[in-house]
Amino acid sequence: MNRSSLDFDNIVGVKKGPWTPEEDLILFAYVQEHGPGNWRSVPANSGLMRCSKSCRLRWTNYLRPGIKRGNFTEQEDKVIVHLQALLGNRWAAIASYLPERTDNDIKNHWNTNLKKSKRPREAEGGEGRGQWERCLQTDLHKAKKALCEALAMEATAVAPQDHSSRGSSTSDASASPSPSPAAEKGVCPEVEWGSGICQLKPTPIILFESWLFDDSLDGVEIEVKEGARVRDLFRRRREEGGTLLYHRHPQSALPPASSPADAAKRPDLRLSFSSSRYSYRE
DNA sequence: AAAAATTACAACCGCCTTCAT
DNA sequence: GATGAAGGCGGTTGTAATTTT
Repeated sequence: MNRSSLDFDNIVGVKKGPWTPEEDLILFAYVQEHGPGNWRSVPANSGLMRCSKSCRLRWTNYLRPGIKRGNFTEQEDKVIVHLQALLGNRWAAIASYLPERTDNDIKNHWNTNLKKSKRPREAEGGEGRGQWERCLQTDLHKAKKALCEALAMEATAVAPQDHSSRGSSTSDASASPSPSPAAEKGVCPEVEWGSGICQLKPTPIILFESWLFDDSLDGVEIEVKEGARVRDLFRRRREEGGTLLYHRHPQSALPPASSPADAAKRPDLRLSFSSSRYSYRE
């Protein structure tokens, strides 16, 4: 057992309860200088009378840059409800889909708002959920793919568009072998493919999430139009320590527009990937 | 206006996993 | 392989703020 940490937590003089602004300043300054991690050394070196766990929690749930506070959007709610049905109470995994929200926030939001609105079938923990959990335990990649498809289907249901039927389900996804890259391209119908470059239309973020799972995108370039949220997502993913890497190409790298109409359609951003994988807690 | 109920959020606790030795 | 340290995670609790009665 972690005897020493327990002892430290019980040392007289280790402060508990709400953090003061002064403590926040000390912790923030310390992490800015030394970076997050090695929390054991934080109380000793910063002068904070807090245990290491408390410091880490305060940083990850409150002080860390990029945390979005306030009301959850309807779309965030949908993502959470869907992922909770798929993954169960794996809040850290769910939080990886909402980089601006902490797992603690999501957990609190679920327990206070979303849990009660859960459909009875889901609340009972249906067979699908059990399949998912088995899937996650046995083959994470299959689970990712099935989850990706589920998210794409959810987004399609939210904003129906004229796409061909995908005809797959979460239940059979785990049983099917990995599809070819061409088949994978169908995962996100909002991406248009052609000669090594795909174009991303203005897309609900949930669809883009499904696209992120497409490992076949290594080395592929995408072009983003009106994708401020998409850009933010990528930036955040990178800042959060993920391994999703992209390179932004200058607009000058694009061939000249052939017409004003063509110019109007030019992407705001061109991205290429050295790896489409990002860290996913396993 | 006051009390009760509800909500939102921060923080703690204990268990589990990972990693170094 | 066993052990301990450290970090991470989910469950739970405490409390302030807000809403309802």
